[in-house]
Formats: sequence, structure tokens, C-alpha cells
Amino acid sequence: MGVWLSVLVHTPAHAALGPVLTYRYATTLPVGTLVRVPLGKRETLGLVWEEAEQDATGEIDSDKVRDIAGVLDTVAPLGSAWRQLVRFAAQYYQRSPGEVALAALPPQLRDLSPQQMQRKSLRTPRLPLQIAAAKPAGEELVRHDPPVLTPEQSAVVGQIAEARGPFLLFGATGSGKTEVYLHCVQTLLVRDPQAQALIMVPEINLTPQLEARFRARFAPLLGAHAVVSLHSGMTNPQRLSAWLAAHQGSARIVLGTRLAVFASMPHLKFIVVDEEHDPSYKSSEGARYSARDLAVYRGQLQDAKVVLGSATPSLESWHHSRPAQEGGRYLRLHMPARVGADAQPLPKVRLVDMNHQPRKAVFSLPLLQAIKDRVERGEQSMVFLNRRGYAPVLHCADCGWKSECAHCSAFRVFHKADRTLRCHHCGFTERVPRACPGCGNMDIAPLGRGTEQIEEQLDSLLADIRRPHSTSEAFPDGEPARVARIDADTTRLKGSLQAQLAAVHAGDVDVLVGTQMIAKGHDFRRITLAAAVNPDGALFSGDFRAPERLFSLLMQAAGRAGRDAALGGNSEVWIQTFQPAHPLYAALKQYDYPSFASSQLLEREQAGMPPFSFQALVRAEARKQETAQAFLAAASANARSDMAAWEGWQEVLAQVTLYSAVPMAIARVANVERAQMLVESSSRGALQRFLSGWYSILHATRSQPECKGLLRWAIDVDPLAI
DNA sequence: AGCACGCCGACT
DNA sequence: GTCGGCGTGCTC
Repeated sequence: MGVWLSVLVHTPAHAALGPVLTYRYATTLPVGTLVRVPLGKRETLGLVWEEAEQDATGEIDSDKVRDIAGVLDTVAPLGSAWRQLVRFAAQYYQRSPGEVALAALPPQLRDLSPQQMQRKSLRTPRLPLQIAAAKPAGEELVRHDPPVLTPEQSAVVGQIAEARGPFLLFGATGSGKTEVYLHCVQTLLVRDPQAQALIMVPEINLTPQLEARFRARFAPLLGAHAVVSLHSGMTNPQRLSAWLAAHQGSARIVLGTRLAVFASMPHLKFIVVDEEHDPSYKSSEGARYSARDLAVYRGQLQDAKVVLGSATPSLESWHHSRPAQEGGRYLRLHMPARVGADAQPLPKVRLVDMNHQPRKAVFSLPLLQAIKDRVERGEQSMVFLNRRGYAPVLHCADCGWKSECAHCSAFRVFHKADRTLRCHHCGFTERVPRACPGCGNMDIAPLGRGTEQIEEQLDSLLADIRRPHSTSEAFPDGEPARVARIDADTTRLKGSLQAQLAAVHAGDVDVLVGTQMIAKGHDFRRITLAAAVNPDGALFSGDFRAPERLFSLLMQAAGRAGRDAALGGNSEVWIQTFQPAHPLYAALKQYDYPSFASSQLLEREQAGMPPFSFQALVRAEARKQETAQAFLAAASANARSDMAAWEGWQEVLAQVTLYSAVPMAIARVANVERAQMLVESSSRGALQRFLSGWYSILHATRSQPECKGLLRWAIDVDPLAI
């Protein structure tokens, strides 16, 4: 006897299990309740999804139905909006709801028994109302005066208050977007003592400073528990308690990375996606969701306002924010001016034509001189190169040997610091050989350059330059220039990024070399020069989004320079290029994102690419490239033949283009061959319908003989890189 | 996804 | 003789 309930468990869609499992319980349980259920020989976390129709018979034998083992009744059931978000994400990204739901919950929830859970819940503050009662939130908030907004910021805040959104806040670096977020959140929390806000940033690295800023503003008003972070860098217990605080409503503000989009927030009223163009918002494993797109959906679902902020919006968002009469769905808000003590014009962009420089020079003479001048004036410079290590390849000129990885179709990178050859794809690492492994030649040479080499070169190029204001007796003529490097290699240890950034802030560094890591979000007051040494690669990349990313990166780099009012006047962004006449650089010179975006959008429209078409990618992995491709080819052929026989599916098929299977750009990683196939349609709906029908076909294709050896496959909807 | 069962290579 | 590789199959 008892009630039958449909329960989600963490199980992939292609397992031969249905999307939901049926369990029995003595009484009914509210939908959204967390439970422990037996599954095979283990017990696992489940989520009550719906009441199962016991009399809808057939499908499952009643003797197979097992009992729910326990109920985590100290956790309130997940709300309907949260469940709808999960349902939508699962459907849109072609995964099982169980996989999405369970992956969206904090990991520790999975291995805690109801008893352990109860203990945990007792420790975390229960109700927002207790806090509200202890502190009349509204009054306190009013008394605490927020900084005065500029007219531009006020106008934007006003528009956000009045319209429904979603909003695209197009604001220059330093235009005070964060202050707008803070102001909107504060207004909201005053008006509604339960309301919650979700603020997302692309990277974990950016959460500490954001948290500090939100905490400084809101902790005195709402208590320290009102602001929580949620990202993958936290420990499991930290994540669980932050999640519970959000779920219970005691956390009023949640700051986090893309995974925070799934935080249970019953009173969510405001969502910010900062730096919305950033590719980190797209997940690249499991359900390949876009946290930005889900945020917009979630806003609609929970009637929360959504603000997407960027100085260089994604072309998708830019397109969506075209005037409403042209079909735009987002409201575009513009903040062009830098504000406050930062009120400096954006730095001057200087292009160096490398065709007129010595052939092998890393630094052109004028750029080097500009850096030297700044060191001597006590100003800081920043040099970007998106390549870690000393050199991307080692090469033997005699026999042609190159430092290929044994397990990947890629070269191992030469890291001089620890004398290793390292594969950046699979991690395979060896000591640098003394002589060429091919022919024994002692003279193997690095080819190309990475950040380590830039650092080394600068060190020697600046050897005779002295920084002013020496306080050390050891250097009566001034101290030597100091070059530092920040990239994934120097920040491997926890906290080292913060420490290195602090050194830059303290003025212990004259020239900072690094990857894009240093371009993102960090405010350096005394930097008056930012240089991109070799950015041309993205101009001719096969990836149609590469120019967009380059523009954004250079724009962010520019934002790093000239933030100090006293020094801002002579700030510069230097770009070394063999293509000085390229339209991208011309637009950058003017800081004219709108014209860059419209030219890019025109190209996209003419070529029928996103956002004017919709794409999905099927990726397949196997030990042999032929197997991976054979699977994709068979899946494609099966789609055509099977769907042609399905009632009403011919027109779906007709609206979709299936391209042929190709090896991925890096075909082999860790001895696994990878292939992919693009599916495209001018209609998002048609693509969705196609994918939903294709899923079972893909699954069935796997058992065909030519697909033997296939390791796995996955669908990536709205892929960012093709 | 877990977790079992099951059949072939190098070691206490 | 066992330990352990990962291929195949099952879980309400």
C-alpha cells in the first residue's frame, strides 16, 4: 500500500532508466521534497518530482517499486519556480531532469543522512523574519545613505525601476556599473523585507572583491549572514550552508559564478549577470547550460528583474537589445562616461605596425621606450600575452622534431621555470630533453613565445632602467625595474593570486606580465600603460567568435589603464599588429563598440550565423577517429530515415541542416579521438524539436556495429566554440 | 552515474 | 596461484 511518487535521481538521460523512477511511501509527500531512496545496491539522494499515477498501470510492476528510505524533512521542498527552471534547462540542453536537478543541488546534500542533515539545519539560521524582527531592515536601510549617483547612473536606475526588462546595461569600464547594481539591490531590499538578489560574475577570482563590496554595504544593515557566496572554490560544507541560507531566505544576497544560477531563492526579485559576454557563463561539461540565458529565463519565471552588464556585450545580447520596434526583447541602457575619481578619458590607443619593426622583435622600439619612460616616472605597465609557458613548441632544426604530446594531437609547451615540457590538454609532463630525441642534436630551440619568455626579455631589456624614489641604501642610483608575471602557473596555490595582486597594488612591481587573468576586473590604480604584444591570431582564427572575444579582451585591458586621476592623462593602450588597418583595431581606437558590433552582426547575418541562426553540436569520443565519425554519420543518416517516417516530422527535418562529422580542432586528447557534427537551423523551435526527437535515435545508434568502441557522446546546444 | 559481474595480463 | 584492468548490464 501507500502512495506512489515519481522521484528524480542523479542518472544520465541515456541510461536505460526512464527520466523518473517510481517509489512508494506511507503518506504523500509534497513535490520538491528531498528524499533518500534505494537504487540498486546503494542509497542515494532523490527529489520528489510529481505524484505518480498508480492506476496509469502498465509500465512498472508493482513488486519492483521500492520504498523511500528517508525524508530530509528539515529542508523545505524545492519551490515550483526552481523545479520549472530545472525542467526547462533539462529539456533545452537535452539532459535528464534528474541529472540537472541533482547537479544543481550542493554536492554534500548527496551524502548526508536525514539525521546529519537535521543537525546541519539546526546550526544555520532559520528565518529571514527573525533577522527582520531583530532589525527593522527598512528603516536601517533608509538611514544608511548610499553614495550619490551621477545623473547617468540615476537615469539608468530609474529605467530599471520602471521597465520590466530584461536589461542590457552597456557601460564603459569604470562607468560605475557595480554602484548601479548596489543601488538597485538596496532599493529592492528596502521595499520588500523578504526580497532576494542574485549577482553573478564569470570567475571565482572576482568573487572576493565583489563580496567585500556587497558586505561593506549590506552587512551593517542586514547582518553578516545576509550576504553569501556560491561557487565551486568553496568547500562542500561552506557550499551547503550558503545554499541552505539562500533556500531558507535568510541570505538576501547571493554572489556567485554560473552554478549560482540554480541556487534555490524563493523570494528572488533581482538578478545581475555582470560581464555577461564572458564565455565562462557557458558550462562545458554535464548539462552545457548558459547561466546568462538561464538567468533571463529565470527572471521571467520568478518575475525578477534581470540586468546583464558589460562594456562589450555578447553579440547575442546586443542583438536582443535592438530597439523594440525592430524586434528587440531586452532594454538597452547606456552609460558611456567614466565616473568619480576615475573620471578620466579612456586611454589613447596606439597601434604599432610590426611590418616596420625588426623581424623577430617581441617588443617594438616605441613600445619598449614607452614602458621604460613609465618605469622611470614610477608608473606601472601591464603586458598581455594569452599564452602560458616560455614557448609553445620546442623544435629541432636538423631533423624537424617538435615537442608533440604522446597522447594528444598538440604540442607540449616549454616551461623554462621548471625545465619541463607540459601538455596543456592532458597534463603529460616530462623534463626537457638535453638533446633532440629525434636525432641527438644538442641544439633544440623554442619556437614562438609565452609569458615566461616575455618576462625574461623584459627583465633584460629593462636591466639598466632605474625606478625613482629609492628608499634602499643598496641602490643609491634608484632600484632596478621589477618585472612580475601572473598567470595560471604563478597562481596555482590558493591565495597566491591575491598576494601577487597585492604586490602590484603596493607598487612593488613596475611591469606586470600576464595572460587574460590580469585583464579581468582587478583595479590597478597606478597602471598607465597596457600592451597587447601579439593579438593578431584571433583575427584569422577559424572561430567566428574570435574577433568578438579579442575586442572584448582589448577593451578590458584598456579599462585597466588610467584609472588614477592624477596619472590618467597620459594613459595608453598599445597594440602590436601586422594588420594595423584591420577594422577591429579601427573600431577599438575609437572605443566604438556599437560600430564594431553592427559590422560583426552584418557579417553574421550575411553568413547565416548566430544570432541569426541557432546551432547545436554533437560531440563523440572514441579510441579511433573513424569510430567517432562513424557514430555521428550513422546518427545523421538515422535522423533522416527515421524522422521521414514520423508523422509531421518532415517539416522539422526540412528546417534543419545537418553538417558532416569532422575531427575537433584538437582531434586527440589523452588518447581519446574526438569528432563533432554541427546542426543548424534558422528557427530555435525547429532545432529544439529536432533535438528532442533525435535523442532516442542517437541513443539507439550507439548499438550499431560500426559504433562499437564509442566512449561517449553529448549534445551542446548554443555552443560557444565550434 | 554508480556498482556489480566477468574475463584476460603482471605480481605480492 | 591472486590483484586489477575496463567492457557490459542493471538499477524504480
